[in-house]
Amino acid sequence: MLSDTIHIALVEDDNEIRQTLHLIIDGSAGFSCKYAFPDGESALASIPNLPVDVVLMDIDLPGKSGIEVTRILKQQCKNIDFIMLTVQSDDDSIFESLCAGASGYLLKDTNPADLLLHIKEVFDGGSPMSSQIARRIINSFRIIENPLSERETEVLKILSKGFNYKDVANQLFLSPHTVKTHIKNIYSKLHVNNRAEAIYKAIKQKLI
Amino acid sequence: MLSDTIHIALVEDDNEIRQTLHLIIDGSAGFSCKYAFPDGESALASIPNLPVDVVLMDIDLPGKSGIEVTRILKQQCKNIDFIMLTVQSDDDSIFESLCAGASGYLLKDTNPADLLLHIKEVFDGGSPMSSQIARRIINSFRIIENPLSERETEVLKILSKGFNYKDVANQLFLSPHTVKTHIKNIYSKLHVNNRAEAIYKAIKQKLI
DNA sequence: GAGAAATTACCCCAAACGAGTGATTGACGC
DNA sequence: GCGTCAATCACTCGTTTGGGGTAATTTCTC
Repeated sequence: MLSDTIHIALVEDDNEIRQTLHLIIDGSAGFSCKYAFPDGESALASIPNLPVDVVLMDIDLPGKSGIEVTRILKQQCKNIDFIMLTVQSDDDSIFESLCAGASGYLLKDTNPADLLLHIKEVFDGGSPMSSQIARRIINSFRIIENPLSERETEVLKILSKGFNYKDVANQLFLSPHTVKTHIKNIYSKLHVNNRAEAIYKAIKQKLI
Repeated sequence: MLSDTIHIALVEDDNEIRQTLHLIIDGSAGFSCKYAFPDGESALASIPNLPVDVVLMDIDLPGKSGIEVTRILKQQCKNIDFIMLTVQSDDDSIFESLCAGASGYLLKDTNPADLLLHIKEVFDGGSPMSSQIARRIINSFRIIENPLSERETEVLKILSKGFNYKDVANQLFLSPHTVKTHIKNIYSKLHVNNRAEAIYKAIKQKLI
């Protein structure tokens, strides 16, 4: 932000943990921790106006969960990195957190040296994570079953770009009648009966 | 597959590298490497019928790229893990590979011990990766800007489920004319001129 | 080599859609 | 208090779409 010091804010409801983290971080060279919040509401109110680089956010907050708070804050503060704090490596909530905009996570029993290292790594644009979590994430990219033929997929892709079936026919060197047949088959295979839903389903299932 | 040995196949056009990898892997306890292909086409033809757990795939193959080959094979062979081989850590192609279905990647100058460790880790369901790549991936989850108003988003969501505007009007207790106006505004904000493209864009930009 | 699936092609018709134009109301900001 | 913008409602017109059929050819699969 200003110097080469990383400015950190804490959001953690447990007093002891919050104070411990505060002491560790603020007492380390290159790190500064001037802000700490016991709940999501106060964090939401203040953090957008603070000169902060990284926020350490407890996942299990009273009231709004840390995930929700992260989702809201990240939208306003795109330059802040969020690191989730969690007692155990719970794949589901970590995965959700990352989707909500977090850049990393830390187990609460991480030793101070690793903690600082981890924060630095996130600040430098990384997202250290266990290979199990990484797999979860890349799995969410995957394709399910594709009931559509190659030709049908091709047609649907062009349709999704906003072309009508005459355009599709021209692009694929087909008769518009053929394109219509393909579209009808696509609808029947996807169990939909119009273009909008077909495209919606196809994208959600990563068919196109 | 059968025992606790990990069965590996190689796809790599460089003879020297292919043979070196073959020797290293097949000569190590717990690893078996009985199949090696110099190009994507032969790999595509054979791998679906082979008892293989992990495929090491060169990214830069002659003809079909390793990414394309991976995309095709992964769809047929969901149980096989793919690890991409690359000379340097090129974020873009690694990212694409992971989207195509790869579970990890390896730099070609990785030392033998790390190589085997990495393969084992992928086989055990992990996806070790640098924190830079991990960040790239989770960034692709993010939301961009939302130019749509709440009402418009609401309308678009319903449209994407396949409803026509009369249905939308009923569901939102509006006149169909109003819905039409909203839709027109949505098109103009998204710079599209039909439903298909609107939904496509909205999903790609995570607006709905 | 039989059967299934994919691809191609055509017809009719009613319903839905997109484009154009216009108007009124109520919030919000300066 | 004036402009802007979101939200609401209204009408017309020509085009596109989706549903109903039918059917030939090629390609894949068993």
